[in-house]
Amino acid sequence: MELKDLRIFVTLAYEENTTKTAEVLNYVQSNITARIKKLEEEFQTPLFYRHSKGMTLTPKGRQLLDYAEQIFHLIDETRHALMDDELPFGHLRIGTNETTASSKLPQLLASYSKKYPDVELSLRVERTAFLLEDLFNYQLDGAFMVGPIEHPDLVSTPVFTEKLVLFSSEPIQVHDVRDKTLLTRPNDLYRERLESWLEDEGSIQNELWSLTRWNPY
Amino acid sequence: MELKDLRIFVTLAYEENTTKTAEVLNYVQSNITARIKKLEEEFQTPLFYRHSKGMTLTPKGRQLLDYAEQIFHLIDETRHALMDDELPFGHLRIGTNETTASSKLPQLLASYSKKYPDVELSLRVERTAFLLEDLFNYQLDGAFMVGPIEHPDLVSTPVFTEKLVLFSSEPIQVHDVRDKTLLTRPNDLYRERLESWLEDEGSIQNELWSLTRWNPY
DNA sequence: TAAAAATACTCCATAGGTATTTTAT
DNA sequence: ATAAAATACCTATGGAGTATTTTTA
Repeated sequence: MELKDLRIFVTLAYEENTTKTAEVLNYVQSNITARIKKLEEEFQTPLFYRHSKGMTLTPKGRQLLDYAEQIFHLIDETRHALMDDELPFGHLRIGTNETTASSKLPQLLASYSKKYPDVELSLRVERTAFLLEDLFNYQLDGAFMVGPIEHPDLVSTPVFTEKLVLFSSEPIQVHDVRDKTLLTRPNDLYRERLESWLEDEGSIQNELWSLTRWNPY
Repeated sequence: MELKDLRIFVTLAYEENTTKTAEVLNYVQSNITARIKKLEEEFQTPLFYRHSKGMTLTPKGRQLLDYAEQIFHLIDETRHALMDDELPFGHLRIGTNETTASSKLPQLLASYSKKYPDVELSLRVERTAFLLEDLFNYQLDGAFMVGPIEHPDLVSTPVFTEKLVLFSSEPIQVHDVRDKTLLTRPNDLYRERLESWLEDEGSIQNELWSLTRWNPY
């Protein structure tokens, strides 16, 4: 069964006349007969009564019509969903660092959800390296992470700017920090920031970027 | 969009690899590419990300997959409904005479409904001539009427046998009835019965028959 | 250099068309 | 005599195949 056949079936069900159906669908009468016969063969049941005035649905035909209408309704919905992109909907998979997740993100996601209620948001909280991996594996549609991150396959946009602050248990000078042992996770972005800060010997701004896969089309 | 294309789309969505998909569906790799490209053209949106390991759904592709699964589910249901005829279901349009409607039919329909709860019964109460007309016009699937009725397009089965009784306001003899004026509707079946009864000068049995359109397949 | 998709072609199955016959009113 | 469906046969579109190239890890 193909959709073309079903379309012919539905039209014939209403027209009850192969010649008229052929006209309506820009086919030729014999093709209508052939397509319907093929359907009847496939379902192994007559779908129409043949009489001198045309063709009328059998009970099985009425059942098929019922389903066919549902199928075409679904297909219309599909077309509509994919082509008329008004309000976004569906599943959006967002990633974020733990630090970001707990600060400004909740309000942002809440207002997004309110604006686009048909988007089902899912949030994955992970360290940056894993978020990037998921982006490249198409497991995430986008992520909030500490930037800037440059990559030809990713598009990034600044979202927040945060101030990084260094706390200490006792009064300390910048040049003292240089000699302390610093324990961080490997490739920790904040450590990098701290190190470049120490180099500059000044305060720097820590920007939060939003990364989303770059769509080549 | 044809169902064949959708089938290819769904398989590729899971396999994420055109070569594997071609194997699974007994196609050739280039055909998978071509069919997907045609779908993407039709929906005017990319459905897959192309990368060195294969192909992965875009967000739009995920939406389409969602709909496609629904569509195939409906189609499975359609096939099942039309081909595996276990319990009957759907709409059954029954006709009947007024006299029959009020007597034995209610119990019969009630027990039928109980046995086949998925059949939606509709009952049309009309005189025999109209019931026959509706049967011939495919407006009824069957009718209970006073028989026997012989017609090459109809199949009839005896269901009930009733006793016809003649009431009179005063004592009367059979041969007296012959001379009375008898008022009935035109072609009234009970009048015919009475007349043939008068001919036989005996009591006759009035049989109720069930007529249903004869299915030539 | 592998393993994938894309491209450029060729082929063929079958949807669709032409012409005619059959059927029932 | 008309109006419908069915049949036999033909045509051609586009789906599917073959062989090759391109791309990226």
